[in-house]
Amino acid sequence: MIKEKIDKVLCTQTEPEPCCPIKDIMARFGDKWSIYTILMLGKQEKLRFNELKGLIAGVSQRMLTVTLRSLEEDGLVSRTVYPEIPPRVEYSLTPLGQSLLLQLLHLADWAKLNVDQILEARARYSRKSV
Amino acid sequence: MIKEKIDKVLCTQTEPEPCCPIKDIMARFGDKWSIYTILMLGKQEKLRFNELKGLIAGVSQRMLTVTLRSLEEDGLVSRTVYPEIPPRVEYSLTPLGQSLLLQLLHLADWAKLNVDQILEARARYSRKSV
DNA sequence: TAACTAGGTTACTTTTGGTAACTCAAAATT
DNA sequence: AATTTTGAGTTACCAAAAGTAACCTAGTTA
Repeated sequence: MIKEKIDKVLCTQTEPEPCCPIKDIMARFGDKWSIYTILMLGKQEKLRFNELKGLIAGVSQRMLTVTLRSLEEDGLVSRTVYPEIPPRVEYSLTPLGQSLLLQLLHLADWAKLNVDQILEARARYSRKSV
Repeated sequence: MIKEKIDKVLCTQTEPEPCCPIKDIMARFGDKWSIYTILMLGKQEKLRFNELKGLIAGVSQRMLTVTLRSLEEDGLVSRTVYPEIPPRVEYSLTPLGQSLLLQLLHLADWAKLNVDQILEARARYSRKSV
């Protein structure tokens, strides 16, 4: 049953603290660029900073840096600096990051499958509130 | 192959605009409370506002309202108001929301399975940068 | 000598999220 | 009769996160 599955996977406020680290991990997805960055890193074994920036439409240099550092911190992305001038830095998914990528692809599949329904719902909603 | 799958599911900056709505849908997950709210709504067919607030540790009244409205807008959550005093409002997942829940559970499973690895990676990272 | 390069960082502004107080109208309490 | 309580919010105000633009580095090229 789904309800039990949810209970197994997460924990609720009923427990005091230090509650569940899952919530903490799930917060990884609660930012603007992490998911998309991981999906793009799935496209090639290695990507340089500016290649990645080109693939992720709309991301700023600063936010890409911030996002990549925090993914690196969580062990999802590895960062290799070549001490050259101008610098060369290559990013790639770790095995852990690759395993996450598979899950995120399911999510992206779902989005593609249901995009029309969602856009319709949005249109209905905006008509209703006029 | 995974690389082709990513290309099929998303589109990149190379195309000018109106690019892909998937990116727009995926942005649904790029906020702080949506994923967690949907997971909690999976625990019961119907949940009242304050029940939900009790299940989602740390969410403020305002952010829960904002989050629920935007999920309603996307057709993932339905909202039923009973015209009583004091008011009673019940929230539940739509079929679309339920289908999304299944994907999010995979994500939560992944988080649970890998939480130790991630915490270790974080510890390594913080030692490195000392 | 100046401009270019890749991968950033810094300072500043805007947007998003958090906190606390307030609202509404009827029923329950004093 | 006046006050408090109730659930589901809203409003005003403040803090944190994200966006923008300018700057940095040091070797190579024009």
